[in-house]
Amino acid sequence: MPELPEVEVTRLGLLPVTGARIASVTVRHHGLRWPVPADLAQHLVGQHVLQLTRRAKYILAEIGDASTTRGTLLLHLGMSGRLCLLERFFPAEKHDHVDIAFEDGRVIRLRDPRRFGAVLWLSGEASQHALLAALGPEPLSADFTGDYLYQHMRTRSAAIKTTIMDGHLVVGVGNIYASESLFKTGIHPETPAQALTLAQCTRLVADIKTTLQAALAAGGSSLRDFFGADGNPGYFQQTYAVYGRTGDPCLVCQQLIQTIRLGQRSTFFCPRCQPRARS
DNA sequence: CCTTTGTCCTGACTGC
DNA sequence: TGCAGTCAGGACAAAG
Repeated sequence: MPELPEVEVTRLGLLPVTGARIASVTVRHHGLRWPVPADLAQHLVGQHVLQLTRRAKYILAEIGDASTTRGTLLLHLGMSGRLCLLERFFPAEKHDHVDIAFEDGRVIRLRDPRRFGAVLWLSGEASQHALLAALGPEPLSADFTGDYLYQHMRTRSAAIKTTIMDGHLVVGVGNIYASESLFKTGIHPETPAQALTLAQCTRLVADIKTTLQAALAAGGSSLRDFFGADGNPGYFQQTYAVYGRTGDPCLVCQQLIQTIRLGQRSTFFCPRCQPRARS
């Protein structure tokens, strides 16, 4: 389940292909979240990877030659996707849907059993594409502040947990880190967003940043393990304070962790550390 | 049958 | 009244 830190570490793992020239593209299964463009190879073959960036959970590869940008390859891992950087070609296995092979023999391979990932070609300015244009600020950027969150919470009656997962407000806070951040701040996940004080918003923003940054640091430091010798990324060996710990004692107060469903998503919290706001 | 993921879409509702 | 913002729920795909 790649969240923002895993996506960013995946991007770091792919960075060595920057500048490399694409020799061939193989699409074994076009049926991802959206159809993989039939003419993908025409756009990519013979071109270079100019730059690898990330916006929200999208990995963006700027494609072109020395003088011109031709467009952007957009990659999303969905819920089960992995991008491997193989040093040489290996036979594809069951859920290996897309290969991008380079002239030096390396291969970027997308494996995605549940096929909810995406491979798209964006011509023109990538940031103007419909998928990217309406996104909120990056959670780790200076634009994401307590003031910003507070201002946008004032009109919202929905639960704070579903609200901070809204990509139009702030990107990259998925189900796991939403629960983890709210635990850290000590806010009950069902608290109406508009009930948060400025002080609470300021602390929540700080806790979202430190939670994501800690995961990023853990993943970055284990990049070699995350991207194994075969170029195969594993999952972070992350331990969470509340996520997935239903019925286990809270690490702070020993109270048993509870689960509720919020917006059709499992939500974990400590009833003592995250008391329901009294009205 | 249940669950899991992030994102989009629809239709209904709210408040300025 | 009109409209943008908001919200709840469903859809998607596949597998354990």
